[in-house]
Amino acid sequence: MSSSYSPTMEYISQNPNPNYNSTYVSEYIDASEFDYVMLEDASGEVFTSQNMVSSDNVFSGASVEFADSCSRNSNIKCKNGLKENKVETGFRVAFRTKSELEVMDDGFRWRKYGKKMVKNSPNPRNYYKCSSGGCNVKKRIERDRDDSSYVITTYEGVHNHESPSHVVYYNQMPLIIPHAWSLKASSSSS
DNA sequence: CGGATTTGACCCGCGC
DNA sequence: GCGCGGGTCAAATCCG
Repeated sequence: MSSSYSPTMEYISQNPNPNYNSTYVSEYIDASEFDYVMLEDASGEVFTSQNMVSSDNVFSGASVEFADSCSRNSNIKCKNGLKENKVETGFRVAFRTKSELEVMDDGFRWRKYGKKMVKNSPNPRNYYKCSSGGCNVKKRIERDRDDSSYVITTYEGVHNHESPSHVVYYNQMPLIIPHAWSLKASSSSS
């Protein structure tokens, strides 16, 4: 037992947007702000920030095979892991994808509960909560302030249930979503 | 009619 | 203490 997390990240959900193109991370995303930043390349290569140290603000873009990295890297550093009471809800993941649609079906049902204009961006930021009762996972969606053709999605929290539609299928462009938090929730009894 | 969305108000932390 | 920026609430509204 190396750490409190033993995530296996395997979740592929459909992306309904035909214009979807995965991309690389932009420098302005401070990856140290997140517990996990993961992007998928157009070639299918996945870039993660899991082997970053907290002092490293620049995303180094470790190109590792996705499944491989998940199986062998069982200790994901959690920024909020310092506070025990925030461990389960503080897990954050950020994506940046090129998409015209902001709503990407990741298999979960989300209820929008807020919209805010952010200062340095002409685009609003939308706040979503998982619709499932008792599940307080949140996600935040906003457009890249530099290139509004990119959408930044930030997941925060740990699902305490399975995906309502346990779909694991993909069209042409699969979107990879970490599903680790459900594992964490099921084994939280320390 | 019930659940999701909208949207301004409210709240809270932080820097001055 | 106050203002600002960001996050959330909740009442009204919309929509299936």
